[in-house]
Amino acid sequence: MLNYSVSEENYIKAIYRLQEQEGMVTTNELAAELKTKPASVTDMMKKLKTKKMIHYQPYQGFRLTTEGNKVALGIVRRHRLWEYFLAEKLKFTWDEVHEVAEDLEHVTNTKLINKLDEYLGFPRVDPHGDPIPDANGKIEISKKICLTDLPVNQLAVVSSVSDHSSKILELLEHKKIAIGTKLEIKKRFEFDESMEVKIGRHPAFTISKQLAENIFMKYE
Amino acid sequence: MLNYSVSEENYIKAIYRLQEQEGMVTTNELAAELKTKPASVTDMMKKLKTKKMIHYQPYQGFRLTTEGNKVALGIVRRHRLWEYFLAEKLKFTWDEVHEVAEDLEHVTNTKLINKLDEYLGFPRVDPHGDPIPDANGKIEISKKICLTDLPVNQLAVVSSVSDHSSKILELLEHKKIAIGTKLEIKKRFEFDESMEVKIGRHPAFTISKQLAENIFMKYE
DNA sequence: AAATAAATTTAGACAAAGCTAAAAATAATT
DNA sequence: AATTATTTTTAGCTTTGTCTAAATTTATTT
Ligand SMILES: [Mn+2]
Ligand SMILES: [Mn+2]
Ligand SMILES: [Mn+2]
Ligand SMILES: [Mn+2]
Repeated sequence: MLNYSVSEENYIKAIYRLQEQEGMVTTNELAAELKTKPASVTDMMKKLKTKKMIHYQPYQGFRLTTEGNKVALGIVRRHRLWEYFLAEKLKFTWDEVHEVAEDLEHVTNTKLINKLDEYLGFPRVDPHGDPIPDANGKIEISKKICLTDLPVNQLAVVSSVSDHSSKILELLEHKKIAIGTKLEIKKRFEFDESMEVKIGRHPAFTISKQLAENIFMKYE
Repeated sequence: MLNYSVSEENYIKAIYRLQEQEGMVTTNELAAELKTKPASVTDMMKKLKTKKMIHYQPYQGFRLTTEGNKVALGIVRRHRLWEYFLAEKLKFTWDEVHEVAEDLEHVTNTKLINKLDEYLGFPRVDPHGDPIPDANGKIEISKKICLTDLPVNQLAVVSSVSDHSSKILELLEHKKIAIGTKLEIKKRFEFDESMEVKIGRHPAFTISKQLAENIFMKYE
């Protein structure tokens, strides 16, 4: 596997993330994601195409090649392992890990990452519940369902949270919801799409639509 | 404190290291240390001068300013803390830590480094015995004496080893010498400047001049 | 089907960091 | 003191990654 610059890696990872939602990624989308300008994106897309990281025809958008996907998974692996390290070992809070991991992910020493993985006990998910690819680039894609779509009285486990800010963390901590928490919806209200949620035998409490949209569940 | 590029940091750290021996650093010396060309060094010296990192008059060599020294100590702190982490937690061998730390040292998040320091238990020296500056940039300069200069029958402790290669490590492990080992010289031979060394009550053994030159001692 | 709007690419500049080759300054020899 | 050698700097080019403004292509309206 060749070597990629920090900039190339950031582009590749961003394409990977945008691709998870829609199939094809557009110039403007990627520019927004990376807080850069569309012209810069076009330049980089030409380079990534010659390096066979992406499929790209002018004006047609782009997506990662098989090789590009492998590279992206490597970056995601490093990013999430470091996030786990920061949260678990250094006691960083949820909202602080991402920024630091954004830099650490670019240290591309395979032995370092594999030993770190081992040291951490081969964690399966990062502090936000996102899966960590293994040394071979294999990633667990578990079918997760948004809390807004969970049927009433259906017990499920919180598997990930898509917003990574301190603001959502504050709210989640207050409501005692974390990755791994088992809960069920007791009632939905049409007026504001809020819901009554129950954790174990504790009294039910309310969750807003905005909060529920960011919580993803898994059946046990 | 401002922000410096990876390249600027590597130059600053290299000047710091060369400065430890002689007072003034020259263009050619620095170029050799960084495996770059003298012309590139001159370019960077101009930049570091405008940033007030170094004192520099054309043709006169350069040395770090007080501010430059502070920045250098920050880089050295990060480098050595990561070396300690790699050796202690990830079980990297002696000769592997430097290369990886060379990259990790450029992640300049203060909270990361201070939390890492705490997590590691505020280690005082890195795996080669070199002192780790604290969060305020204070570094323990202990008077160390080369094993070639240690008086006969004078008990002392191995405090650092200047060569960081796997070859010297192999030899040191074979002779059961490590940072912290207490030993004394029983006899010196003028012919090849080799010496008989004794650790505790174990039988004495021989150390070559070349090996002794790389071992530095401290009195307890 | 034109006309207009939006998205994308191209053209041309710029800063950072490196290089080679030539010029200038300093150091070492005769 | 003059010559030669060494060191250092300057000049000019290259690559990477970014930007703005203009041109082009594609999409959307009228
Ligand atoms: Mn990044
Ligand atoms: Mn994450
Ligand atoms: Mn470095
Ligand atoms: Mn070291």
